[in-house]
Parts: sequence; structure tokens; C-alpha cells
Amino acid sequence: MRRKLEAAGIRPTPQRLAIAKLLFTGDKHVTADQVYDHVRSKKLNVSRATVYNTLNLFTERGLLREVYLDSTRAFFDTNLRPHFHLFYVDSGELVDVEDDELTGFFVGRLPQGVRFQDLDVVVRVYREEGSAK
Amino acid sequence: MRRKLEAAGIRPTPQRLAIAKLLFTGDKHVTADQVYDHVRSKKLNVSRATVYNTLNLFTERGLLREVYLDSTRAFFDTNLRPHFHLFYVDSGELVDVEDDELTGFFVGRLPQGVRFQDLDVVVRVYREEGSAK
DNA sequence: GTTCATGCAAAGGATTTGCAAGTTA
DNA sequence: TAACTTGCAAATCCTTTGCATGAAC
Repeated sequence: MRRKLEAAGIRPTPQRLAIAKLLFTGDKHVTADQVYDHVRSKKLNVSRATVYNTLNLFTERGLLREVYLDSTRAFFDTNLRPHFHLFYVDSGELVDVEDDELTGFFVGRLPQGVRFQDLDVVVRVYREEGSAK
Repeated sequence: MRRKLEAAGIRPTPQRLAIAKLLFTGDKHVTADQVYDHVRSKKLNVSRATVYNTLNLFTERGLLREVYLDSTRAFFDTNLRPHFHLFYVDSGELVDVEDDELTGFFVGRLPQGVRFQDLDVVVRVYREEGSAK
């Protein structure tokens, strides 16, 4: 973990390591508040300002991506591979669907002279009646 | 315009009509603030609260869709046809690209038992060097 | 010893709310 | 008249900032 931060040119302070440990264990979608609560529950002294600083720094350095799900809060996504999001409107769950054709679909539809940077897809869905979770 | 609101079960007050007139003339992407400034410039007495109330009401009744472009403000989109968004990161422009295959692409990729509700796509792009605007 | 990071509290910006007064059907 | 809308100001939520203290190289 320490290595990962150093590789990104980030000083591995205890706060950053704690946040990195939470984030970079499997794919995660988190809000700043969830991160704050988590590190607090570990009895770590971390301020909200530091949580925001850290999430923004990680994002800047390419370790995270921000996802805009709704206008009330920002989500950070640790999955950097091409994928889209399934947002279950009933349960609030957010699930990744990886797809190799995703980027190509849109790149193939860009006007002349326009370069692709990145892509956000949120598909709002719900479970059919009687469908098991 | 009056008809459109009534059809959606919305009382056509002067404030709502003014906002509707701005919105439903061609496809638009607007923020609450842009709406507020616009109606103000028309010398109409409209409060911010009413702008927000109205935009939320229109959205609820299916006359608008909210687009989440970044976490600093909400955009409202009057284009209800299947389309995705091209966001020019350099100029801040937001452009619609209509596409009949869009919905199908994602519906075909949903897991068993999951029903499609709707879809948001933002493709962040920029213009190539030397490419004319 | 600098430079960088942290924590706190205050500031900021967007949006919502409570409520009294005014409108609409 | 009864139900709904408006405007105002205050409140709320999330996020950022300023700055003094403390840690890292």
C-alpha cells in the first residue's frame, strides 16, 4: 500500500495509508462521509478536511475516479477499468459492469476532430417483482 | 405552453409559464441559476425558491431530466429522447448526441431479472489541436 | 530547517425548508 | 373558500479554505 502511494508520488502518511487501505481492497464506491466514518471507527484521528484532501489528491493522481450519481454527494470509484454503473433505484446499490466494448461504442460515435477523454455511464435499474436479490 | 403544463397536471402560474417558455424552446441544458437570471432579466419577480420548486416539479412530472455533470451544480435537460452527452472539458460546452442504439446497447447487457429505468451518459471530450470549433 | 500535511473552525455555494401572505380554481 | 404557490430568510448539506501546529525528508 505504501508502495502504491509512493509510486503515485504521494507521501504515505498514517492518514493516507488508512484511507488507502480501505479504498484499495477490491473495487469500492465510497462517499467522503463513508471514508470519514470508517477511519474514525478505527480510532484514527482524521479530520474531514484531510479526508477530502486525500480523496481529491488520489483522484488527481489517477488512483480514483469520481462518479456523479446524484447531486447530493460525490462518489469515488476505485475501479479504473472500463465499466459502467448499475444503480438500483430501490436499494441504492451501485454495481460495476465491466465491458470491453463500452469505450469503443462511444468513441465510434464521436464527431470529427473530437478526442475521447473519459466516460461516465449510470444505468438506473430496478429488480423485477419476485426476482431474488 | 399553458397546455403543456396542464397536460402534466401543473397549474400554469405566471412564474411557471415564464420558466417553461425558456426551457421548452428547443433542447436546452440549464442550471437553476441560469433560469433564475433569465426570468429576472425579463423583469419577472421570481424567487430562487420558486425556480428550484419549478425545476423539481417539472422533473417529477417528466418534463425535464436531471444530468449530473459534476458535483458543483445540477443541470436540467429538456431533451427526453434517447441521447448521450458530449462534455467538452475545455470549453464547458454540453452537446447532445441522439442515438437509437444507445438504450439497446445497455439493456442487452443487464443481468437477469433486472429492469431498465433510464440512462445517463456523459462522454468527456476535447477538440484536437488545430481543429476548428 | 524547509517543505508538506493535518486539524480545527469558519467560510462558501447550492439547494431546501418554514411560514405568512397572495393566487388560483 | 379551500387548496396551492410564492417569496423571503433562515437553515442545511457537502465541500473548501485559512491558518497555526505538527510531522516528514
